Amino acid sequence: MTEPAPRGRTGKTRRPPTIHDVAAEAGVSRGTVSRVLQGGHNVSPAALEAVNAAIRKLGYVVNRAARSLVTQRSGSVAFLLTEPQERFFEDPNFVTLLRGCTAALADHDIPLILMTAGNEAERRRVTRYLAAGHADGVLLVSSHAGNPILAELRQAELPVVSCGKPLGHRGRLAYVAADDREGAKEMVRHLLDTGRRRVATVTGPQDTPGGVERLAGYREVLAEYGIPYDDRLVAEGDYSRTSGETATDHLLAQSPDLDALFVASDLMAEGALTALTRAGRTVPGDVAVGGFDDSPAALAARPPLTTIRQPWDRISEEMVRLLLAQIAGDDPSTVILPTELVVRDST
Amino acid sequence: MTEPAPRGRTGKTRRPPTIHDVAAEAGVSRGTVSRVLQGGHNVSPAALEAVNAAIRKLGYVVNRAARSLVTQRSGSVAFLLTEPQERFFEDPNFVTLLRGCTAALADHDIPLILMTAGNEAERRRVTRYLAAGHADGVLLVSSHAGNPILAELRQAELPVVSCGKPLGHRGRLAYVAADDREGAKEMVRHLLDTGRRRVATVTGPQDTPGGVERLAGYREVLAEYGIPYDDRLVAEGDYSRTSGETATDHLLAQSPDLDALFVASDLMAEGALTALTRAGRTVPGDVAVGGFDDSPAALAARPPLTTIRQPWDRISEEMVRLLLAQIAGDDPSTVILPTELVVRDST
DNA sequence: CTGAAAGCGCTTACAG
DNA sequence: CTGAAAGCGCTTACAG
Repeated sequence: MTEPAPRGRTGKTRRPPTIHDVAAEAGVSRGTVSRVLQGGHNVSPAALEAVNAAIRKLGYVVNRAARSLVTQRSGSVAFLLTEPQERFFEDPNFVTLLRGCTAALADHDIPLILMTAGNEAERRRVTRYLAAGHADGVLLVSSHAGNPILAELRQAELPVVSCGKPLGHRGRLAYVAADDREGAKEMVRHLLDTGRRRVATVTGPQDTPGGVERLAGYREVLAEYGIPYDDRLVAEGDYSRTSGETATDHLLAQSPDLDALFVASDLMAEGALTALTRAGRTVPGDVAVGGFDDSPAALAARPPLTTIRQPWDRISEEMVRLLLAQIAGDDPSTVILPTELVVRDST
Repeated sequence: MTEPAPRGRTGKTRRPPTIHDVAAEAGVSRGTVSRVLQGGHNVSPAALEAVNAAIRKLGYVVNRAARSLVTQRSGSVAFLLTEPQERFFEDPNFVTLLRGCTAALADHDIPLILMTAGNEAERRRVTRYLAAGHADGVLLVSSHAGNPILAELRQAELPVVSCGKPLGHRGRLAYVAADDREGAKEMVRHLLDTGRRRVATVTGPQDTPGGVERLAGYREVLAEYGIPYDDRLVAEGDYSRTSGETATDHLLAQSPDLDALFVASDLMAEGALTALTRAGRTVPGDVAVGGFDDSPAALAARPPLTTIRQPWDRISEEMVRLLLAQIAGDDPSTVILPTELVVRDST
């Protein structure tokens, strides 16, 4: 029952207990302790109990570096932003996603390493880091098509799960996405069903899945309702607030008779609101406005925005689940999650 | 000149080159390679050159796990949020800080591990993780006083740098902060100098440094101008948009004659704008509104907010600099950074 | 300036 | 079910 003497006296900082200390305390070999750590298979109940007691008593925590060295796994996961940082850090969706992924990984006791690769130099560093095996997998946030890092990740044979369908990438890549097209259809139907006739749209960039799919949904519903497609009712934004404002100015000039606006993101919809107000149009009186995302911006907007909710909690959970499965050896797979119409005061 | 054969053939994944491979390629010992990695001291120019060439040729990247095992350093830094996640992830300041710290650490090739400790269970896990030495230091974001994790971190003898002065903590703790008091003074002076007479304030929580200091600045300027302090012109918020709205409602009811409002954060100022508009007051016609932070919210607000800019880029740079210095053995130190008045349309 | 060798704290066949 | 032993890829005194 003697306290194990602190090993070594080099300096004031006492080293944390190792598997060796636990083994001594429990009266077993280090191999047995390790087996307990791995799940307790092939360990007698008595040994298991003794080891667990020793772990508790000593406050033992595994040394991940040592484990990594032998397992050739880092035990961590990277959260990688591949666009210029500004964009993403401004976008509330990104923050929501980061929060969800951090929480989901914490449940598995896996640290999240935050990395950005917005320019060439960053990309090189990130690739080096990841190719060296410093993360076991990558949660990828990259909306624009043709990002070269995808190929590099693939070549490093690193498990990757993308948020949103990666455009312009050949080969199988796991991803999780909301059902952009269905969401857009629901919104446009809602606009039409509440009596609007000239429904315009501000799209996202056409090299992003949200940009393409939400526009496709818009067109499909028009066809459904027998309304001819009119490209003077369509303007493209880049998901920023400002671009929503500019695009709306443009639409208003081109088609002053529009009475509804489907905007492909809440942030852009906020910009649209500004442009509409400046032009003297009331919302929803003169123009109904529907957003997309159900981000905090939707609630903060005046009036609060009718929008399409993306299930961010589930998206992050699924991303983590798919990534861990892939790390464990599963094939890459895809999950599409349903969206939901949230009606507020702007329609 | 023969290509080094890939060692082992277990599976299709070829192991990355090790220091051993580099040594063989360069015709030196592993010790010499390691010395080159450590900065090239005590290495002949010829050997240095040969090793560097071999590293380039093989694409060698150091194995951090192996290095950690011997150096007893993780080589990474934790970014720790100790408040309920929702709050921080909503706050644009937090995101700005996270972005800055990620970038500053990347310059040193140090990965940032994102951790949250919003509840008891999370705190326990984080403490275990950190106490086990899985990060060399902590960038701490915790505004409220009396957070127990501070003591735990201290006990683990982990270098810590806090964002903002930690209230209710005895003992030396490094921190970086904007000059809250001076910033507040500058804003209140600006309000007074532009002709306002009844200046109210919405403060931050009084157990946060920003809450306390910005209120102190407000009072000091009042004294400077010989204006008696009137507590019916003071209401407390919690930095959320909603609380700014509620506090402003309250002030308006209590002191309908107020003609200026100093709000201790931009997010709360947005709420104040909403309340003011609802009450039929124009901004800046009837009431001038000054915010604090110069966050994205300030620009997005209608009208765009006059505010006090916190130098987030420098704050994050300094936090990283102080932390790395502390990890290297320096004593904890403190940096206070100047703020700047940004005049827009709300005053 | 350089190499041989010990050791960091784990995991994992391999015998028993 | 268990222990002894090898080995993961580095760094760092220690001799020379």
